[in-house]
Amino acid sequence: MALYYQVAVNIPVVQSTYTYKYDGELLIGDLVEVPLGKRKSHGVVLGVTPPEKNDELSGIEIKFITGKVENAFRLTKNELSLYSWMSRYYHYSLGKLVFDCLPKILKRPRKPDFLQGKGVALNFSLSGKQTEIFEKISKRNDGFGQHYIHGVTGSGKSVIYLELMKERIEKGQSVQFLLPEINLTPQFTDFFTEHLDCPVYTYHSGVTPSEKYNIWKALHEEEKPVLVMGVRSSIFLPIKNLGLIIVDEEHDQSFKQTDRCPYNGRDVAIKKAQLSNCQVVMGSATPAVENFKLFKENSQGRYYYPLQDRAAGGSLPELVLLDTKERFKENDPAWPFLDETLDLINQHVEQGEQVLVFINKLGFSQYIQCRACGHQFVNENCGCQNNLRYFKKKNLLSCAHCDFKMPLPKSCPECGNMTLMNKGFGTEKIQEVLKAVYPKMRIGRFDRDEIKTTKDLTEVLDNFHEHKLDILVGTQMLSKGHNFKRVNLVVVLGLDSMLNYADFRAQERTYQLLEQVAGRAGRYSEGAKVVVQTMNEHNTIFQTIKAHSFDGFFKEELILRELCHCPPYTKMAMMFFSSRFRERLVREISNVASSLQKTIDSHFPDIRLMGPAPLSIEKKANQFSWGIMLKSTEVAQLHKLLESFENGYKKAPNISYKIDVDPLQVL
DNA sequence: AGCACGCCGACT
DNA sequence: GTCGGCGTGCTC
Repeated sequence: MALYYQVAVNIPVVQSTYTYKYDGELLIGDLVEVPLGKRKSHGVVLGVTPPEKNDELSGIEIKFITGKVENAFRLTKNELSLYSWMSRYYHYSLGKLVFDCLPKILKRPRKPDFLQGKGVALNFSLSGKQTEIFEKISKRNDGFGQHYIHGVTGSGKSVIYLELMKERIEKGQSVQFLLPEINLTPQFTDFFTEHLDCPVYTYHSGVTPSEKYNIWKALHEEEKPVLVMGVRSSIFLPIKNLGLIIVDEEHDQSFKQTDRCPYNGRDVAIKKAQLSNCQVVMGSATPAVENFKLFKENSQGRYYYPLQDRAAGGSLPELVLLDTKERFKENDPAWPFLDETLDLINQHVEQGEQVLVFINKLGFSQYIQCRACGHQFVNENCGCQNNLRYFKKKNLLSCAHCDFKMPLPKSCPECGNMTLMNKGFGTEKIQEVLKAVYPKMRIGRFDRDEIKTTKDLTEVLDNFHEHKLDILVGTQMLSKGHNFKRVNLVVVLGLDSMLNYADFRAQERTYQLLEQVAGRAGRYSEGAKVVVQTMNEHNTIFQTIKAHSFDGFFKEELILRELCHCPPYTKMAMMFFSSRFRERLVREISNVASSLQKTIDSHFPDIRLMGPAPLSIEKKANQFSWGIMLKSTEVAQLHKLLESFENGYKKAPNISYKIDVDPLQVL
C-alpha cells in the first residue's frame, strides 16, 4: 500500500511543499526524485501524511515519487530544522533552499583531502586573562549558550579557540569553525592543525564542487571528531557529534550571502548551535553593533568577555589626525599626501621599518573630466551613467559595477580639448605619488587589481615579510589577519568618502575598518602610529578610537541608531524589485508600497514603511532596481506582513522581487 | 526554475 | 498560410 509523503520540492515559490505517494518506506530527510509537471525535480521528504488527510486534495492527482536520489544521503532532523527555520526567517522557498545549500551530487564519491592534525603541545602557556576566559566558557559547556570574546587585534583569541577545541575533541566531539574567506590563510589553519589531534577539513571558494561533495559524504560517514574550518556556506556541512561552533571575525560582512537566500552565516551558526544543543563562541576586535548590544545586555544565556591586552606585549597604536581642509594647492605633485604624512613615512623607513598605506579605492583616479567643457566619462554602454574609473597602467576606463571597459581617448569626445583631468585617487595613484616623492623606496601594491592569484598574494606578502619592500599600498585586502613585524606606521586615506556614505552603518563600517587597519601596526612594539588624513577630524569615531574605547563608540552609535529607528532598535527587512522597464517597475513598486501601507495601518501598527526609492546604483546590467524598507520594533509583525504579502502577491510581468531580512545593503 | 500553452509578426 | 518570439501560468 502506498504511503503519502510531504515533499519540499526544488522550486522558487512560497509554497514549495507538495504531497506525493510511494510504495515503500521513506524516512524524513530522504532526498527524492519526483515528477513535477512534465519534468523531473528533486525534493526532500518532510513527513508522512495520513491517507485520509489527502481527501481534501481530491481535485488533484497525487503522483508517485520516482525514487531516492542516488549517491545522496539523508538530512538529519537538525539539518531539516535549520533549513525550515531559515526558510521561515528569510522568507525563501524551503525546497529551493535545501538544494541551493547542498553540494551537487556526483556519481563516484572519493576520499577528500584533509590535513591530519599533529597534536603538538603549545610551547607557551596562556596568559592569566586567556586562561580565565577559557575556563569560564569551558565551565558552561552543557547545552546551548553564546559567548563573545571581544579581543583587540593581536590579543590572542586564537589560543583560546584552540584550547576550547582541544577540550571538545578530547571528549570525542567535533568542532565547526566559521571565518571570512580572507582569513582562511595557510598560517591560520596550520596553527590549529599543528596543535589539534584530529583531521582538519577546510572549505572555501577554492574547493571544487566535486571536492565539496566528497567532504560532505565523508563527514556523513565520519564517526571520529574532526575540525571543519570554512567560510559561510560550510555551516551546512553535516558534522556529527557537534560540540562547539566558533565564528571568528563575527562582524565581517562576508558572512552575509547576497545572492539566492540572503542569510547571515553568523546567525545561522547561532541557530545551528541551538539546534545541536552546543556552545557557540564568537569573536572580533570590532563587534557588529547589533550583535554586541545583545551581549552587553547579557540576556538569555549570552556571555561577554573583553580581552584588551596584546599578547606579544605590543601596545595599541596612537591615532594621529591630520586635517586636509584647504591644505592643497592646484597641481600639488604630492597630492593627496600632506607634507607631515610624507615626513613620517620617510622617518619610519629611514629607521629600517616598513609602512602600510590604505585606501579603500582601486585604480588611478575615480573619474576623468575635461578641463575645457567639464565633460565626464560615464558608462553609456549599459546606460547606468556611473562614472568610469581610470586605470593608468592599463590605460583603461572601467565601470565599478559591471564589466564595461574602454581605452581612454586622447582628447575629449565632446569638445576635442586635450586636457583631461584625473579626479579622486586610488591605490595606483598613491603608489605612483610615493614613487615620485621617494624614488629610492621599494613600494609594492596589494589590491584586487594587482593580486589575481594565490601565487601573487604569497609573493607580495613574502617580499614584504622579507623586507624586500619598504611600503605596501593596499585596500581592505590588507586589513585583516596579517601579522607584520616591522610595521609601526599605518597611513589611512580616503576615509571621508566612507563616512559620507548614505547608509546607517557607514560609521560602524568606517570604525571597523580603521580599527582593523590600526591593528596591523605595532604588534610587537611600542610607539606605533596610525595617521589619518581627513576633513572630519571631529567625528566621534576618531575620538573613540583615540581613547581605544569600543564602548564609547558603541554608546554614541546607539544614540544615532535610536534616533533613526534603525537596528538594533528595530528589525529591518528590504523588499527589492527589479525590471528592465523602469516605468513599469516604478508603477508596480508604488502599488505594492501603498497596499503594504494599508495592511500596516490596519494590522501592524509597529511597522514603518519607507520608500519606495531607487537603489543608489539604480541600473545595473540592464536592470533597474528599487526598494522598500520595512522596520519594526516587533519582529513578529514584520514576519507576518511579509508572509501576507507573499501569499497574496500576484507577480507582475517582467518584474521580479526579493526579500532581504536583516539587510546589509539598504539602498 | 522549467516547461507548455497561447497569441502576434515576417518568412519558405 | 506556419515558424517562433516570449508573456503567462502551473507544478502534488
